[in-house]
Amino acid sequence: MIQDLPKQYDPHEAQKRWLTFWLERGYYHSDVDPQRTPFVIVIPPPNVTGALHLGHALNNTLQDVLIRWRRMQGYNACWVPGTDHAGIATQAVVEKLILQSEGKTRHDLGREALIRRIWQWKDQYEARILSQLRELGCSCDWRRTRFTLDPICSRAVRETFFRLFREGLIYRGYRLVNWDTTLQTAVADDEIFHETVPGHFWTFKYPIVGTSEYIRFATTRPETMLGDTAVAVHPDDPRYRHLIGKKAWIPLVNREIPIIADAELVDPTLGTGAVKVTPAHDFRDYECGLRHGLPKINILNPDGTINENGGRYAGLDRYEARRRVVEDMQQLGLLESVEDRPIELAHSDRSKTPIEPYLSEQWFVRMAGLAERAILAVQSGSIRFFPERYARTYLDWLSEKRDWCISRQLWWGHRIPIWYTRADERLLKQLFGERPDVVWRWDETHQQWLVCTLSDLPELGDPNSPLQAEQDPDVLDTWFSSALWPHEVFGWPDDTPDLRYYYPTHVLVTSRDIITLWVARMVMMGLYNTGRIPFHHVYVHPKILDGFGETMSKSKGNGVDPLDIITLYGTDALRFGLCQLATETQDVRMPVANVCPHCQALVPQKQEHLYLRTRRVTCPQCKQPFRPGGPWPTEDPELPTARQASERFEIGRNFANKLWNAARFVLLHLEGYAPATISYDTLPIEDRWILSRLSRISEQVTRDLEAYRLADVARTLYDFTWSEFCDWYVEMSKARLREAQHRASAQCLLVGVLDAILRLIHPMMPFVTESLWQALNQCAGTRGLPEPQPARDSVMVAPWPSFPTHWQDAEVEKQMARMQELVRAIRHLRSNFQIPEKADVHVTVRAEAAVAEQFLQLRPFLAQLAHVQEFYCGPDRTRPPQAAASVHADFEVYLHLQGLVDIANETRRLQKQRLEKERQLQTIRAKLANDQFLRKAPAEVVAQQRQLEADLLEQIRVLDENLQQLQGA
RNA sequence: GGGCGCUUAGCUCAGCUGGUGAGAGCGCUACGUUGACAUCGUAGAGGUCGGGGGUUCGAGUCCCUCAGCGCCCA
Repeated sequence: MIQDLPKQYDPHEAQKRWLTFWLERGYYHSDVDPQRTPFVIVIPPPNVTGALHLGHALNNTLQDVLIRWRRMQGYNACWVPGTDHAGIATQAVVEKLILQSEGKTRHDLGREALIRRIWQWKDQYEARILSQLRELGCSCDWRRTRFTLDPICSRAVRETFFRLFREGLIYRGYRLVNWDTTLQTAVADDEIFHETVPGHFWTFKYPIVGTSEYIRFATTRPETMLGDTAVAVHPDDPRYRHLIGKKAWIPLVNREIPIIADAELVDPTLGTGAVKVTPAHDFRDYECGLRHGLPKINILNPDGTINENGGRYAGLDRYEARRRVVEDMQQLGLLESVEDRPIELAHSDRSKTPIEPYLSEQWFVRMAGLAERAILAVQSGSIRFFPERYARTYLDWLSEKRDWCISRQLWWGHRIPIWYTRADERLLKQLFGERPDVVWRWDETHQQWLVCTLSDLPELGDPNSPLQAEQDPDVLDTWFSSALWPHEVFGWPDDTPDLRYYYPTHVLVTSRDIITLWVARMVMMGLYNTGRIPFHHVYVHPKILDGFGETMSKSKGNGVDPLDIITLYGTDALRFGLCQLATETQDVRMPVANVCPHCQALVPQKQEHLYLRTRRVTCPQCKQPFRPGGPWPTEDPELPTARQASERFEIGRNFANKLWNAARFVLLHLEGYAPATISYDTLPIEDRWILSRLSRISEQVTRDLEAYRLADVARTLYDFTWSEFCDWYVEMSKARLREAQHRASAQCLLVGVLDAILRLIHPMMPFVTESLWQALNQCAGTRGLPEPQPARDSVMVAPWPSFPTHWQDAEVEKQMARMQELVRAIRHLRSNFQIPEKADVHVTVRAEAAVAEQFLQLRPFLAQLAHVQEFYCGPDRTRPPQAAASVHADFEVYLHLQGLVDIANETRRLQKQRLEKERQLQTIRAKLANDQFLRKAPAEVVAQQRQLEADLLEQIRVLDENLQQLQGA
């Protein structure tokens, strides 16, 4: 029976229907099956901080394309989904929410209560994220869904920490960190941003001990003078050379500090040429302090007030202390000048307040050995990056081997499994002596034992125990647990069947900003824990920027919600559009538009709309006002807020619709369809052409998928479907479908090629292809090329197409190209003489016998494609009396004009053509006149040019002939 | 400061190992709606491939340099 498809593809109906269908059939699920080869991806777990944005949509679409493709290839495809607890980000979001809505801090709530609230948040957003992934069509194995704080993950984290600690790879030490005084935690480098704020630049001087001299220096943070432990000058600076080794005196804290020579820290051409050194509160000074063995004096409390090291300034807020220090120095006559100056200040991304470099005690992982193995894995080629150049980012970072700070002063996360006790070691031995799951180490600095265990032991938590142990309050860096992701999701540390079968995974798909943070750490920890790499390939895809080249972010208001795109254009359109963006370049611009809530018009977003700077925009189409999209805290009672979108997704929507209608055409012409094996040798040229193209592009697409060139895949499939299958093959089939003797084979070919197209496009556009697959199943359940087969229940599990390579026939493609050239020439002439589309025309073509023979076979198609009624073609044909001409390499075409010809117009046209041929001839002759070219260029290139010259000469001769005849007319 | 990358049509981007005329989508112009599709068709306009220099018989493609932009690391 014939399917009655609507004229337009309705993405939303398809999405609802097939999501359920696929899930019910269990196609997403994978079980261990030694008979089959697995293909495995673990998702880069999205943060539970918030909902997914367009960048996630890109990342996950690409993964799904790969997974669906490999599944169709017959691999046992397994994509493990999950989410990440994102310690600091999530805690910060929830803390902020609680502060705003209830006016309470985390200290008011307490650890237990805060964590409970964060779990609630996590539940909500995890559900949201997973449902977004489902909406995107991601064929994840949902039964394997993990969360990085799950018991299974916690156990892996605990085991890893325990092993590292036992082997001495984890230690505790001091380090300068980015301190957020508001949240009272260290924040990572990537969690800070720099902003220029108005500040001051003070010049002070310190007296030199035992002389009447002073040394002048400048600073933007005078309060740090309280922690100065040296003044540095350049060793070659004649102004100060005599002072090196002498002492300067800090009156504020009555301390003498050395004057040192440091060529790295000091640039003698800047300022006074002398620099105060505060190792505990400045990153560059810290390095300098290490070089010179300077003491590090911490002057801050965690909340940003001055501590006891600040003497009489103790207890003051750092800004108040700054004011007082300046005042006091001025009183002492040691302030020389103040100027206003804009200052680049680091801010915490979490609290938006200025961060302070702060010396604090942290836990570290020793990188040397771990990094070395991870470097080798890439250098040896066991792990490959796509594109290759990103390997360098990875290697450069790892080769620094900087120890990894893993502690975070937070409550949300994996608690550091270390207990402190001052009990006698005999007690530890007595309690745990024989146990393999407990280790302890002496902490010289604090004169205590550090006890690490594999599980929480009652002795450690019991306040009445003689151990009097106390657990470290901090939690682990989120990346510490993410680093275990590829093996922990399969049950490590147990040697599970899953782990043995699915690990190592095949490819990790991510964006470049995460290569050092995460990819490198996964490799290190994967190797450390399992002895094996976590994945073979790392596919690095671009980042999506807005139309102004800025990173999309919620706070800016230029982030597009994938669900908005899905609502507006459909999921397939979103996915196809995203695949198109996945080129090898670094960034992709995506101009954002506001969708007018009144008339749905797309109104381009402007820079002044960002950061909530514009409250009201008038739609240029319907003239009604609305509020542009952005992170507005509340609804506006008067103005509706626009959703955001980008017209770049129209192409995917249109493509889905084109495919839909091509299929609709095929389905409407299946009356009497009977599957049959094609016999290639007897097929007409148009069939051999489409099969040649199909074989070629299938191969191409497969190769590009293997090389992670997804934008190329999208383009190849788009062009083939639209410009070859629809524009030519389907059009040509119309004539054949009307003729009884050709109809059956035309049907088989149409169905067969469509079937292949659906399978090839399915990984990118799963919904529309499934809809059409099912429709095809109803009226052509047995189909395929070259041998019809019963179709599978779903395109998702249909085999990936691959066709005989002998179908690829350059000669056939060339003939077809010539035929297309003829059709275009006729259309061009028609359009030029403004002949109505449906008016029939007569055409004469002169071409050599073989070409003429081919053209004559195609006569029925000329009627279809160019409304040609009478077609005269042969080697001896001549220009008809009244005609428009077009001259080509292999043929001349004449459109009969029966008295309609405008001699002046036609002369102009032909002269223009002649001029163009003449121009081409000139460039070719210039080459052929150059004997360097004749001597050095390859023979076939020279021959090609000679042939071209001859062709052009002939074409010009024909044009001249035509022009002469026009003169005579 | 070190590294990676980008600059091609009004916009967003392709152009792999250098070989005739430079490509796509959107936008623009003209024409066209009973038989797959106006989310469409046909035809067309539009580019000194960021500037300069070099290598080569030949450069959008390779090298150097300058300018602008983005990102990563310090």
